[in-house]
Amino acid sequence: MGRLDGMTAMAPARNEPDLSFLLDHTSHVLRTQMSAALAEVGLTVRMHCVLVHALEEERTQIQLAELGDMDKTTMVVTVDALEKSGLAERRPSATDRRARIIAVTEEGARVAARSQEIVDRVHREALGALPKQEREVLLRALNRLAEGHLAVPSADGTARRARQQVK
Amino acid sequence: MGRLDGMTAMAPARNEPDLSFLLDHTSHVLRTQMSAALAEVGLTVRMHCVLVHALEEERTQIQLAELGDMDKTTMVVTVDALEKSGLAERRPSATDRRARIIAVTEEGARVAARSQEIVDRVHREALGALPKQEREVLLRALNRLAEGHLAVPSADGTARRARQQVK
DNA sequence: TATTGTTATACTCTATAACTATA
DNA sequence: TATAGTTATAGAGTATAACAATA
Repeated sequence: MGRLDGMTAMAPARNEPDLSFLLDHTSHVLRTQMSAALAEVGLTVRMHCVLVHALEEERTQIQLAELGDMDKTTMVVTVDALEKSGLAERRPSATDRRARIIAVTEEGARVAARSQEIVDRVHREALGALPKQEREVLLRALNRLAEGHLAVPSADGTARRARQQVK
Repeated sequence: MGRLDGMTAMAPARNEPDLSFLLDHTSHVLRTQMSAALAEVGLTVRMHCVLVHALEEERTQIQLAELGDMDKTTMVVTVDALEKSGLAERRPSATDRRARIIAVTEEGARVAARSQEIVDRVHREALGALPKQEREVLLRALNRLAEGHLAVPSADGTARRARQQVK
């Protein structure tokens, strides 16, 4: 699952708070824990995300892709995996014959209930390592950042070069 | 610079604190801001990381790779870039003729001073969006997590399959 | 025999392009 | 003309393997 790559110690040996390292490290490690925990029920993070959103209401692949911040081509692969596992099915939309509704199977609903418990448990275990008051302030502060100064990604430095024509 | 991919709303619509989303989102956005800011002085995050560590004392590529949590092959590419920009040079180690010391040039030291200011500024701007007390608790809590429950990555679910023989 | 640094390359991931079928 | 979903594939990133020089 890769490395942190350079974010380790952006502010080394100077006793400056290294927010980059802290956020990258904790999110990276939490993600490995989440992936490992969800693997126990045969899900990836993406599959869990799609299952849960598809259970809420009738949604098309594009709608699910937007909710999970995935590309529509990534969604194809994810739905393929869910279908192969028998957890969801593609059904034609009643109102738009181009679109497919992702219908969660009974088995899919059972797995989703378990996977949601797993997600909550992993989060609880992480937060449980903190004093209650510290935990609440942490969540409030992260929410404030996520909604404010760290709401939207900066213009993409890694912008792709103009793509070569395929044919 | 990619997406968050499924981490968006691990705990949707349930008013559960979604630590995965918060950490992934904030670290992702901060990273885009950092990359964009460092691009102003022609550096990547990795180049900055290597420069700063190489300035502290005489270090070989392998030592710098470990400090920055990079693969040694990634370090080759990073040092190539630093050399091409005239910011660092490979020098033979006096004690081990296999190893190369990464020596920062004068220009490299100037750039590193500026890039460190940029890193600190980006961090200050992010943290500045928070009330002072909240900021301090956030850093304390993240440190506690990074040193405790979220210290080391979980066994890698994405383990590579056995590699095919090359020749 | 082990390690440093290098090159070459295989693997994974993601996104772009192009296509089909609808709208 | 535009959009939903699909397929194919380009491109970037990263890690593995093999190698030369040296320990």
